[in-house]
Amino acid sequence: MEQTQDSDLRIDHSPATLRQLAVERLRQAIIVGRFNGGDRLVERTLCEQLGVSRSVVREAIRYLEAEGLVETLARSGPVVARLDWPRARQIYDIRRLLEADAAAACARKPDDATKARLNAALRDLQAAFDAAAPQDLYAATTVFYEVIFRAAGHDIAWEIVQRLNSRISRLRALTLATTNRRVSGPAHMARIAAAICANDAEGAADAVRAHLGDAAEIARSLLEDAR
Amino acid sequence: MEQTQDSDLRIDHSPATLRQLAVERLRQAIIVGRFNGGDRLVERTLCEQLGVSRSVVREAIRYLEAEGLVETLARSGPVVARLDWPRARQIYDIRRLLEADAAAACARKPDDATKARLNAALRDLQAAFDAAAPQDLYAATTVFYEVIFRAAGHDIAWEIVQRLNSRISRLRALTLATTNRRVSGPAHMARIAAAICANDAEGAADAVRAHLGDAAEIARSLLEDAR
DNA sequence: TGTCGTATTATGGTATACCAACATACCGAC
DNA sequence: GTCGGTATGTTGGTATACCATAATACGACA
Repeated sequence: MEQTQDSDLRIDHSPATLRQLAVERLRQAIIVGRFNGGDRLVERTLCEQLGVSRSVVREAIRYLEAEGLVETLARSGPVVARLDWPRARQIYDIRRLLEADAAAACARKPDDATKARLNAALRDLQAAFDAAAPQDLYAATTVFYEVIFRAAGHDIAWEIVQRLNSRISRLRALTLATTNRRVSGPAHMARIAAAICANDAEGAADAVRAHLGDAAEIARSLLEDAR
Repeated sequence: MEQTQDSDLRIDHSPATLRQLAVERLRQAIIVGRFNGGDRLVERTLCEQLGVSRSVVREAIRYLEAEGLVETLARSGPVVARLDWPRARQIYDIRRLLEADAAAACARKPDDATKARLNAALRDLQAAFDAAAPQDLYAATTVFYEVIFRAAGHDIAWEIVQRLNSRISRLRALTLATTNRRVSGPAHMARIAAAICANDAEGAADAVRAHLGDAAEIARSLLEDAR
């Protein structure tokens, strides 16, 4: 989609290095839940699973380690980072700050293209919700927020939020599923979008906070039950 | 100091791997300004400078890349990340959110040990200021904030702030130096500490915001002048 | 004289070889 | 039977060798 917007004559040249692919694959594997918290990431096993050499695997692991998705135990190697409620709670708190701020900033500068993109994202969200397609719902939610952060010019905050999100990905998937049942999932998002389109910064921030407060509450109950 | 608090019979075993040392050295080199933004980080050169093999250097670079301190250009290798004002501004914005929130949280739960540590950090800060020792001032400021974040239980936010700080380290050093001349450097910190000790969450947050607003303003003028 | 092509070199990407340390299991002695 | 020691295998840490590519410089031809 939107092939024409920015892609001049540029030859793609796809410099996708093996390492980048490996990072992506591993990150996805962790996010999707193929590896669970605490699982050991044995290098040589990953080598044959990914079909690359140890150098590639190791550098990928270093990257994910800095991201917080993997932690390396002394003399025992990398494991998938565990997530307990105290840490998850901190992540939700930070998200609340950053996302509310981004939404407010976005609401302050009206921009028709942004509004259009926001509503498009909302439609996709609703469609995924109606189709009961969790994977799509997850993706659509991400797009929705990305529109907000980009429009606000908060690139760095968006990077941080994405990184945090991948750390709570499983929780997030569960939360999205649960939210569907309790309150209409996209209803929250619609409220956020409406406030932004109305240039209501405070309203947008409040809507985000409400949404995340709910999500955090669900996450808490999930995590504490699990324990 | 405080040998007895937690160090049972545990053998230290210093698992400091070469990689961790390399990361630390490189990060410091970048922070201190030994490498400037845009400088190429030629792997083989770093190898002989650090006295380690390429594997170590490369993994260290991957880590710093994920931290945002280094970026790897396609087919040209890693360079030290450049910092322009739009990005620096975002970093100051995020710091304002996180630090104000941490200070408020810290102020909400009174804790004598924290207050003592805060005042100790303040003394060090004042001492470094009086001695006109920029390096010490920088370190003392870091300690001051660390006390706040730890007391608030905001470990993850602290990690993020540290990472952001290393990306604007040169700015920060300049800013601290400049702040000294304009308004008394530690005066801001003292106001923050006072509000926390008085359990005044809003006051603490306001004080932090004021401080960072000032710092950002100085940083902006520095960056735009430089251009 | 300018432009195109080729050769050389430097650099990053990838793979692999080697080593040290930890864990485990087995065996012997008390 | 239990405790201790030794041997072996697995794993991560480190170093190095090899390859592909991109930049640069030099030379030839128009």
